[in-house]
Amino acid sequence: MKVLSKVSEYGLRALLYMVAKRGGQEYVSIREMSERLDISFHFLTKILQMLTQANLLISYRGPNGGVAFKKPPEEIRLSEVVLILEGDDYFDKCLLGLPGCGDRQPCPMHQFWKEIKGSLKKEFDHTSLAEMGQIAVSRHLRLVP
Amino acid sequence: MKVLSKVSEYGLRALLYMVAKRGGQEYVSIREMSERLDISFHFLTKILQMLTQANLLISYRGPNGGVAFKKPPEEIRLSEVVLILEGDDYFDKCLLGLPGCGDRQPCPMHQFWKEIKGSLKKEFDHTSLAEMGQIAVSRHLRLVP
DNA sequence: CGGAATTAAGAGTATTTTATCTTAAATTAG
DNA sequence: CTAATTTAAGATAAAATACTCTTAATTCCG
Ligand code: SF4
Ligand code: SF4
Repeated sequence: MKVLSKVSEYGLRALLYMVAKRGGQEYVSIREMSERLDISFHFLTKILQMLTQANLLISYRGPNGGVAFKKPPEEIRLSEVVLILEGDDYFDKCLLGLPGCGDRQPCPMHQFWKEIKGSLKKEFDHTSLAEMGQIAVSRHLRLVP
Repeated sequence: MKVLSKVSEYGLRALLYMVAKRGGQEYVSIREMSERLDISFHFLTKILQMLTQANLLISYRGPNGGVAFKKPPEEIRLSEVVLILEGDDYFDKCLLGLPGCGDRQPCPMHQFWKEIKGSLKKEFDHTSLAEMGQIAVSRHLRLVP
């Protein structure tokens, strides 16, 4: 049950790294993150570019450049990140992959599926990057030595 | 938010077709299903072979052959099908795709994620193919003319 | 028996996702 | 200004997933 693509996984891990590193208000080098998190530099660059173009981050080139949060990570919701990286229809998919999921004459899964999607969305809407960034990082991303 | 691969989607749609067609106790031709459901014949064949090898279906070759349920669809749980087609670790994945999801020192998503996975599993364990097969088919799979 | 219908199995192809390489543009430090 | 550093962007490559083709095996029916 995988709900996020590599793009989102890597993007989130990088964002969490930034949170863990002095709140991400300073520019953090993409190179550094790619090395510490063991993610392909160019791939990560592209992912963070998406977030930059979506106005979630700002970037700066040249020595000591990198990316930084445009607003504090306390105010960035997980859902915001996921919608950017996975597409706007992320929370609006049919369980069986059929087009045109309607509420009229739904199959028995429909209501339940809608609820599952709803609670995921609710939780994603609820959770800020700041919140996420506490333990995850030190625990799983081999950060903070 | 896509939780099932095409393999599962197609597999389930075929199983639901079988349920809708006289309970799936008779052999149903794979060719017929592939045409009615607009799924590649050979691809569907392979998917149903997986289910046959997993002892969920039995198959019969030759004229009037096809596949049939080995036990009544009332007794087949959605989770059973999904575990066969997606792999046994289906309900045991980390949200961020990190290996070794443990309960000790989890990130703030862990508990929530565990609950989401839990309710999906519970619902999948709960739902039989027979239950699913009512409206879905006529409504979405352009069956029942 | 012999031919037609049908699933089984494996090889081969195409598409999508994931990852890398190359070059360009911006910025800074000296 | 120049050289080093760093992100931006696009082309290319590798891997995974999705799909197709070919051949074989089984069964039915005349
Ligand atoms: S009713 Fe069921 S099959 Fe139809 S679109 Fe909704 S979830 Fe999918
Ligand atoms: S604690 Fe969070 S990041 Fe770590 S394995 Fe569990 S869900 Fe994944």
